[in-house]
Amino acid sequence: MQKHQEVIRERKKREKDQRIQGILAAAKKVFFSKGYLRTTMDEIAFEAEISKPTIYQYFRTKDELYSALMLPFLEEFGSQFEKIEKKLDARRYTNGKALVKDFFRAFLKSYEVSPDSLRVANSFFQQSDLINELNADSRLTISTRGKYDFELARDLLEKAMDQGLLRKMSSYALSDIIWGLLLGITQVMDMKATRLTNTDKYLRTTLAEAEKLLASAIVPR
Amino acid sequence: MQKHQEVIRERKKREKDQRIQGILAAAKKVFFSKGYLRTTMDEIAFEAEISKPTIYQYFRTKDELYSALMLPFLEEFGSQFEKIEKKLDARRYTNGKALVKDFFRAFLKSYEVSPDSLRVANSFFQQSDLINELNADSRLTISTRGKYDFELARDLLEKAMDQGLLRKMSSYALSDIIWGLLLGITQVMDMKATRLTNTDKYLRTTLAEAEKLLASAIVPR
DNA sequence: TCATATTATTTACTGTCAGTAGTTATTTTA
DNA sequence: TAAAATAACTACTGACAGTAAATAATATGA
Repeated sequence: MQKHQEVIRERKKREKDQRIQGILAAAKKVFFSKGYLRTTMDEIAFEAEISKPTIYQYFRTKDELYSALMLPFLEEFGSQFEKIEKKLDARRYTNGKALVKDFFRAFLKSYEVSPDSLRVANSFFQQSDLINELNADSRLTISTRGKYDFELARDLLEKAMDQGLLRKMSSYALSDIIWGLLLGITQVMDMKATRLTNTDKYLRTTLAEAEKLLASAIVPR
Repeated sequence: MQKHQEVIRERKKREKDQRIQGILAAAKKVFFSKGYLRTTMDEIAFEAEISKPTIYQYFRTKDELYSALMLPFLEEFGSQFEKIEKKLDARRYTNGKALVKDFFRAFLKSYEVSPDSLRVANSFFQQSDLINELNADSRLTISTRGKYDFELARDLLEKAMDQGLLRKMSSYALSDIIWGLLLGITQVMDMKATRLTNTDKYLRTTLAEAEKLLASAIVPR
């Protein structure tokens, strides 16, 4: 029976996905509470209620597991950008300020969807070792996805310049500046987080200020 | 004989310093060529031509040794800022653009003094794994120094606003934005570093562009 | 429905490395 | 020149990432 096998294969896939999700959830919990270095694979296994080698069936290394956690953020980010691009293609922006606003909003929204993913991403970039220690595959996944977001953003900016919404300049440089600004600010906030009580609100107002500054610099008068 | 002992004590201190410098030099070489995770204390010891326990006589942990490497960067940064502050106090800035330029130059110069130190600093500024694993003493040293630089920068901006060199706005927000921008951009560059050949030059031009943008946004017309 | 094949999971291990205990060598003191 | 103090070393321990080999669970097919 052809169909029966297929059904079983699908159920197996579902179960496999569930296992993976379970591992990811456990990993997230432990990594996020203890940090990368202090987290042991044994503890993640304990939290996921499975044995350690089972984790290794699904993730080749500790780093690969760690890096898998930041994919949701990158994906959310990409889909936000795709929306902006559509709006841009439909010529629905009448001025650059609105575009800049959407850009920042996209970032903030992705941050809201999974704030810890961003933090994971941050510590990832900061511990520049980690990315280098990844095996080729997962580095490719991460960097492919990251690259896609990166290029989408740059593409967006270029289009906006063509439409006269933004001042003409190197889209590469501008894109790097904006990314740097966004990532950097969240990091500075994180670093203050121990001292500060209402980080989230402060992040928001600082980002709003940054948005204003950026708009005043890149929107033609 | 009082004086004789003193001379000997001084020579001992010198020798101790030399040993420490030797360890630091070896550590720098290995850490920066292999990254934190891939570096072993045995290898540092080998490079420093001593045994491993000797390192532990001077540095309590691997992290403490690692963190000691970033102090020069923080200090260089601070001293650059102090120069700017003196210039500001002497009313030697005629416009905000020159101040912004000096600000960026200070950053770039510190980066040049020890580019890898900045990367180290990045991971420490934030409450990363590493800083939590430090013993209390060295954590205090690092974070005190970092905080000092931070506050000096904010102070600088405030003074500049008072002198009408910069537009009036929250010096806290602006300081966070600028730090975020600088740290973020270097990180974005790091991320690209694997793909890019001439990172250093690209960092420079991107920072120059960021400087222009920032100046046009915060210098009153 | 039972033997066989396949896949998932586990127990029990290995190798590496940060950090240390206890010993030996070197220098200072008196 | 013997005793005290300091500095460095050899040889270890414990923790942990990752794995080999065994076992359990599930699917297949007569």
